[in-house]
Amino acid sequence: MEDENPPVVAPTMPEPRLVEPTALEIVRTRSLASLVAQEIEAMILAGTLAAGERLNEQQLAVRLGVSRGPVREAVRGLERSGLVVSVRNQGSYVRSVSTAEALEIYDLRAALTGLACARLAGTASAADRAALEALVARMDQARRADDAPAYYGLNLDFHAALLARGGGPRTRRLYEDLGNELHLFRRRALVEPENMRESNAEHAGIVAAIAAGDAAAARAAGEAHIAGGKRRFQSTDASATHAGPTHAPDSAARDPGPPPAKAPAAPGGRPRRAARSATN
Amino acid sequence: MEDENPPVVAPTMPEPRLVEPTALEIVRTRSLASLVAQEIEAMILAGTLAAGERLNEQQLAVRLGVSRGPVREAVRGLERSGLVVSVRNQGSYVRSVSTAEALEIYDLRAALTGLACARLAGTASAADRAALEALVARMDQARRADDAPAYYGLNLDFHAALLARGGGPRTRRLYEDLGNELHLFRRRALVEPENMRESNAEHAGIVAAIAAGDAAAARAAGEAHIAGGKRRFQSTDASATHAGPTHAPDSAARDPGPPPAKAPAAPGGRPRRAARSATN
DNA sequence: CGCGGGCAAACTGTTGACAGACTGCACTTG
DNA sequence: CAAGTGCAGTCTGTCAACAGTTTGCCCGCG
Repeated sequence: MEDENPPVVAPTMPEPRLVEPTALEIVRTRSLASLVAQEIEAMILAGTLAAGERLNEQQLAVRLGVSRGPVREAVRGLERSGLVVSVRNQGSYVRSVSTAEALEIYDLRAALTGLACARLAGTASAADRAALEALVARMDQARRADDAPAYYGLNLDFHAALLARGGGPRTRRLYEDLGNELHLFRRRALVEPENMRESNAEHAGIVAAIAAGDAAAARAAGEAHIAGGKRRFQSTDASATHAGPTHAPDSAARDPGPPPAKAPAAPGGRPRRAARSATN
Repeated sequence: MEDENPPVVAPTMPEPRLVEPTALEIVRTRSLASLVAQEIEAMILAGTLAAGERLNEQQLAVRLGVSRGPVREAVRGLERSGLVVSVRNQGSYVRSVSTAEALEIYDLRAALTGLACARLAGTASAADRAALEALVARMDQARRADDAPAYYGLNLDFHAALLARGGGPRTRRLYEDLGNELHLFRRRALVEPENMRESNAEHAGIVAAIAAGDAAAARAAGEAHIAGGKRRFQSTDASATHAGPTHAPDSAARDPGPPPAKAPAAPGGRPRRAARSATN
């Protein structure tokens, strides 16, 4: 989704973006299917396509102004990526992540973050440290101003910077994918005022350990930070077992049925062939 | 790929596979595109499609007896999965993993294995311990018999069992994907006689730590084991920087060109439209 | 009144075909 | 003789159409 955001770690340099992605250049470079995939992914992450909702190829095609071919390819890619699940002759559904899986993803992210922090503790340059410290400072500023959205964005930047500088490209992509899956679970921003202070204190601890060159401490701090997020998430998540279709090729026993169960997919009881007229 | 294998941890029970996947049943359940994807993935992993090789949609289509549509969908999925890279109007190439990336994947696998071991140390049942110990015993047996292939397979089973029992389904799938990517690097089996003893000793250490319920020790042992594999891999890998196309949407600067560089793709100087007549 | 069978609609799966783009080669030209 | 240019071939990207299957509804029957 977030392909063209500033270098992810731009706390100091605005990076004027010399190579502006011309529309024509985009068309020449990216395939239509990849564009469609990007668009659908954005829709899913934005909530336009709710979790568990059915993806109608034809509707998506006309909505995006393309044929069904690219849409199918895009959906297939998203399926492999874990954002949607498909069943033959029935359709594709936006994957609904269960609570158990969300917690598992937290563990995965913790491990990845710890890995990046440990590596960063050994290889961090002065610029790296400065960038991270600047982000922490800006987050602290946002916290004082009680600007939750700003803090949220900076938090994302901080973690992205951690992974970008401490991990390789593969690690970074993996982290982003996991983050997307987690976003899928619930839209609600889980950043609350009283959490910001605790969260940023942990951030500072991570940076301090990295600056000290203590790989073990940095790793522990990074993991503890994500674990804290997991704990906060758990505490705010009253709804218990929310078992939806996890991932098609994985579920050993497919008791509840591949689609969002036999029960009606949409909470509103909307019939299958919903006659959505306009854009939404 | 390996959808219908026995429970991954079948060291004792041959598992007669009661639910035999009837061909008709397969056709009814899995989409043609997923079958094609499975087949192409198998080809890539088996080496039939060499790393860096170009994927001709038409040839693949006729070779698999389907049209180009499913092939395209499959390739798109594999692209998202990281096994192939595609450039518009030029084609898809089997991804060639650079040495740096292979090492990074080792780190990732180490983190994942450590995570699974740590969790397993706290939650392992008697059956889990027995299964793991049985696998270690069988590996020791294979080592004594100097049966490298058997050891190799059992080693895979051991690690799969570790992940299956210690991690959730997401973790398991991730580990498998990373393993596939690693397989992509080079075909050569990196299991050598003198390594088997060391390797299995580490296995035994992991199981012992798990049995003792020491999460930290189990995690350290698991990570050290993968790190040892990484080290062994590094020592046997004389070829230095082997920079191929890493991952299309990731590479920040695309200097060397998206395809396997401007230089001839095939080392043998094979012309682009290779006229491979038969099955290969 | 509940239930099973049958029917129709919609959607997905797949295929074939057409247009555009890139590659490589041969030819012309300075 | 080298470099640039034009051309043909092949392949990918995209689209439109056909067939098979599932789903939901309606009607007849017990």
